[in-house]
Amino acid sequence: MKTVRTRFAPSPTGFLHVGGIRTALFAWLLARQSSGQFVLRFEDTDKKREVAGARDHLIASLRTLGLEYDEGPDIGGPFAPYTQSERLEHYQAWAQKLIAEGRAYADPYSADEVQAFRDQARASKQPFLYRNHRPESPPEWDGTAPLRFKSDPKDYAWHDAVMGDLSTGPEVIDDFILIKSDGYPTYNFAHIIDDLEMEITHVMRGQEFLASQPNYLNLYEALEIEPPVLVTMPHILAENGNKKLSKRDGAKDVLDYIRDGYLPETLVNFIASLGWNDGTEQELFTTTELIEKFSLEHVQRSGARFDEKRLDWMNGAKIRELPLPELFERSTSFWSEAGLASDTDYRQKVLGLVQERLKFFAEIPELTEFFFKDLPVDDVLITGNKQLKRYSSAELKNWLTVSRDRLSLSDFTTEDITTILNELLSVTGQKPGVLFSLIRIATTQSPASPSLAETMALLGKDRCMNRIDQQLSALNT
RNA sequence: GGCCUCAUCGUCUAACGGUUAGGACGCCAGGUUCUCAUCCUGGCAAUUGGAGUUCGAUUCUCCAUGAGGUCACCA
Repeated sequence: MKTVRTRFAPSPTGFLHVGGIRTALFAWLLARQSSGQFVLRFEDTDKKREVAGARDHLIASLRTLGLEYDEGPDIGGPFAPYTQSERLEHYQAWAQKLIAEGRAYADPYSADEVQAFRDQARASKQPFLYRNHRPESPPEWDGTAPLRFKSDPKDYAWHDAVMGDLSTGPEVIDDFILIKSDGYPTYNFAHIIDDLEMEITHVMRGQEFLASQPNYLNLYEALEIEPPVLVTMPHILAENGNKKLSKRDGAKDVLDYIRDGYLPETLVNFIASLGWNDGTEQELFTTTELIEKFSLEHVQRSGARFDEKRLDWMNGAKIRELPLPELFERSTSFWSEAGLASDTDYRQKVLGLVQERLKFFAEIPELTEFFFKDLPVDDVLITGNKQLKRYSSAELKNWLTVSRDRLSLSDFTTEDITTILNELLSVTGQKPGVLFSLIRIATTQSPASPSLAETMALLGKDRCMNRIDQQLSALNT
């Protein structure tokens, strides 16, 4: 069997969203699981649509997610160059072959004339077929007019690794453009030549190409080449509505998720699970497991919707699985200024306390603020607390004073604080919901925190006592 | 409009003719002597509709409906 060679072939027209990444991911998984090669190729034949910086951005996106390619525009390879605009002579050569065989001809019409044909078809509610207007004796092609494929309309029945057995009639076959009047090939032509020359074995792409597949089959025949394995992926749908996920509808750049502190392995797992499963009830996969278990047979034929809630859950689950030192290492760029100014060891301990409540790293500053700076006393925390609001300031002050006195004798280990807090419950005769809430608010000025004893132990005695004093004076008024 | 594809809880999905239609996310309720979270337990919730084939259809066939794609000198 031939070595599996897959490719990801984006056009440098913008960032990569989850839909694009999934095509890349599945191609990458297929190559990796069979020790094949994964190729990156830039399809830059439409210079009008090209966006500056898009190439670097695309490369950064793949690298960040760990989708390393074996051959590509920036690293070369045996079939270089991997950028279509640098391969024009290849398309020219194959075009000449088609012309010589009478399978390609110059388009004699102006753009306006073709548009008129199109409008006419549309007006009579017919699909537009250029070949209905195929010129009888087209002029010789001099490169200034578009070069069209002279198709051979017929039935097709073929197999798609995901979509199964497909078939169409001759009415979908048309004389599409091979080379535009600007000298660049169209995608329809260029990708076939490149996939052939680069020895690509599996062509994976989105469902939007399904309708043109019969035309590609017709061209393969004219070129007398064996088509690769065809793999058509369903679309990923936007969160609301049924439209395919697109940049216009607010699809996010995958790097935005990284910037928000989602782990690359979460994105990989999540995107893989959109339209693929291994047939078991497993939900969380390491990337290694994905490579091992991925199979085209288990790819869905229907579109899947992107659900950020599920993404949050998955990322939280993966964050919890990470050993603390690694988690710390990977979250370094997400701390607040005050956090970064603090002692490394202390910061890591703080992270340990919030690890289980973190969904993505961008939440770190908000969740950890009170560990690094003294927040001003906020009366609303008490007046708005359903446990505390019914008590008078005097009562609260009394309990807090008792607590302060007792805590001042503590060595402030977690164990000792726990013991003392429990003692204080009986001393004050209060439920934990009341007393602990009071002490939590006094020591953190936050509505929520990790467990009280651990939080206080980490904050340290001086800080806690000072903060309790501050709260006490605020309760005076 | 022609052609193509798709169709299970709100969402991601399992069940390759026989299950009380399973799991996960989310949501709700309870538990873990405190909040938030974690963890645990329980609950709500689906086979688009109609014919057919079959002893038996989520599963096979046909029709309808709905959704998506495509009909570019864009990919």
